[in-house]
Amino acid sequence: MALEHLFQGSALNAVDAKGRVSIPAFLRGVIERRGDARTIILAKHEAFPALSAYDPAYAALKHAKLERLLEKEETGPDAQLDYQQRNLMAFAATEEVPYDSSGRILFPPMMRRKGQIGDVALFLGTGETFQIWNPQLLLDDPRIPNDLKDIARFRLDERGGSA
Amino acid sequence: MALEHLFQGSALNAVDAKGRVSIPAFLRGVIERRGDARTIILAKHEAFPALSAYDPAYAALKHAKLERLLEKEETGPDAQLDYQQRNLMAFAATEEVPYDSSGRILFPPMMRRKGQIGDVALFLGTGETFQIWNPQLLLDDPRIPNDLKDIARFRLDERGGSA
DNA sequence: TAAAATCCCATAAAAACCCGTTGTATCCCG
DNA sequence: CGGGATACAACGGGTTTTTATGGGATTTTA
Repeated sequence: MALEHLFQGSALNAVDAKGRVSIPAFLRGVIERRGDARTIILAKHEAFPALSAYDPAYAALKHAKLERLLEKEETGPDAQLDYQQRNLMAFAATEEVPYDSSGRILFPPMMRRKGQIGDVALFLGTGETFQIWNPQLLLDDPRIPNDLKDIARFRLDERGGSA
Repeated sequence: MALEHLFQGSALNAVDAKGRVSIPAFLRGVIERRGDARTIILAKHEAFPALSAYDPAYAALKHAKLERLLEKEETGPDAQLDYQQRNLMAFAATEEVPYDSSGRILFPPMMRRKGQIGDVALFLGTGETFQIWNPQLLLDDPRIPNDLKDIARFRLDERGGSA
């Protein structure tokens, strides 16, 4: 299940008054090389106070994996319930949003709240998927390596100028 | 048997005095990409106090799957009976309803009662199919993951405002 | 002919679309 | 190598279109 193209790099983009954000061009490049969609799927990250994001091709792959798991396992009531729960989380608890010709999405209010995203969004490539953070929450999280926090600080300086 | 387009996302829509409901646009998009129908098929969900819904293209696929299962398995009396039962559930216990040009269906009274749907309907994408819930029943069900209940609460807040 | 379903229209909010501006990196060419 | 020209990315703002929904009016059907 190797994906050929991987998400990598970081960027800090503004969320404007209408709730729009530019998806960094280097991430869009990966999405469009993986498939022909111009769409991203957003979910709450399972471990961090941030969002997890990926493309439809990755979602389909994830789904196929779930299906195979179901067929293989004995269909006891436990396995059935587990399948139902995973399926709900994978699809009902996510939102698919298209980006326009200029590469922007309209940030869905629910996801924006779940990710506690304010007026700036920090994009971090993580290989198969990427993450979207409120940069301050990343700086405050003790589980995040310092080198990564340095990168976040650099992106903030770059933008903030002297503020 | 991979379906290309998957149902995902959530929405809470009103059921009006006439029993009409808008099928969320993002679900309609999937239905129309899967086939050229403007129709959904409703059934009682096998495990949850909710409705299961899908498009005609998926129904055909499900039927083909059942047939294959019958051919493959030894045709003992158990397998035969199982097939007959599944077949009845898949076709007799369902209702097909078209949606109009504005994307609304007239909720069939029987299904509305089976799903215990009141004046709001919570739509949940689950990949190959989607579900329709009375949001309160979802909140009350111990088998539903908390993160998903959060989403249901968000949808209720979004609509309810302060009420 | 009463009840029910379908059609038609209206509207407010939200989403999508189109335009232009700006800053930055890249290219080109003398 | 320098200086402008070029291309593209990240925005901001206005306009158009789509959605969800309400309420008649008209047609079907039992």
